[in-house]
Amino acid sequence: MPTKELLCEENCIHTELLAKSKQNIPDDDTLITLSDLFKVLGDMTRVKILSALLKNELCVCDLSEIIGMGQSAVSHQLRVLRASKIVKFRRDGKSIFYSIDDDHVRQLFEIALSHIREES
Amino acid sequence: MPTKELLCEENCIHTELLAKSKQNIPDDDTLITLSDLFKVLGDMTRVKILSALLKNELCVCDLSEIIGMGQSAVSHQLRVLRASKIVKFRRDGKSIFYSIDDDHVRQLFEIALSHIREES
DNA sequence: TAAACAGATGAATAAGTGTTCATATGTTTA
DNA sequence: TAAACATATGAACACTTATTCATCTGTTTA
Repeated sequence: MPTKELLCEENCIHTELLAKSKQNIPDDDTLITLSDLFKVLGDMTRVKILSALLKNELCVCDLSEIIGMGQSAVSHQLRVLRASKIVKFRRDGKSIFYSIDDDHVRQLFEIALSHIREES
Repeated sequence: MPTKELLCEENCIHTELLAKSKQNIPDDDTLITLSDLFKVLGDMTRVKILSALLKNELCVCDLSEIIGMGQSAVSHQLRVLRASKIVKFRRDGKSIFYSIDDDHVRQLFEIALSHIREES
């Protein structure tokens, strides 16, 4: 049985490496915004919606059909994507057309796909 | 009160747009792997760990210190990062050093940061 | 070899998230 | 203006996920 705390002691810390790394860490606000953005992309339904929208704009009803999910579910997810400024929308008659509001999304998808494909 | 189902009728579907978009959607396996990758990046603790590791390798104890969390929590998160092939590790004496196993991570971070900064 | 230590891991709990159902909003058209 | 329609939204529920605690594994060193 251990006689001391199980927490890391100071003797295991590599001070120089640690100092360098510490400089590289963004402030908490940035970290939160960054992880929130990835969180939004980290859902299959939303990835599917975005994949569809990368080609051209679509209305909620189209999206509902294309991803095989109820209108409400799609609408809820579009709300999340809207909040992250990833998609924008315009009204045309009764329909509301959604489209990608940011070319970064395309780039993120491409790089992520590269990562996936490199693994055996 | 409506006399019919509330589900989208076929008349609201934009057939041509839909057909084009459908081609652009990857198969389900790819969609799952893609969203899983983003899901791994969609957590502040893991983003913090990766930010630190982008500079140089660090042991679990260093990471625990740098992100201000217990050793167990860090270890659990490293497990997730390992599973996604995002980090690798090597043993050196009693310490285990973790480092980034994929330059795509750096690119993903940079693009995501661009997206964030463009918004007012 | 026994103690000390770095790290991993299972179980438990608390917090977060996605889908569905029911209903509300706002536009169009008869 | 009333019905029909496209979309939005609140509440509820099931499911997932992150952290903590306790314990275990494996390496080093005295």
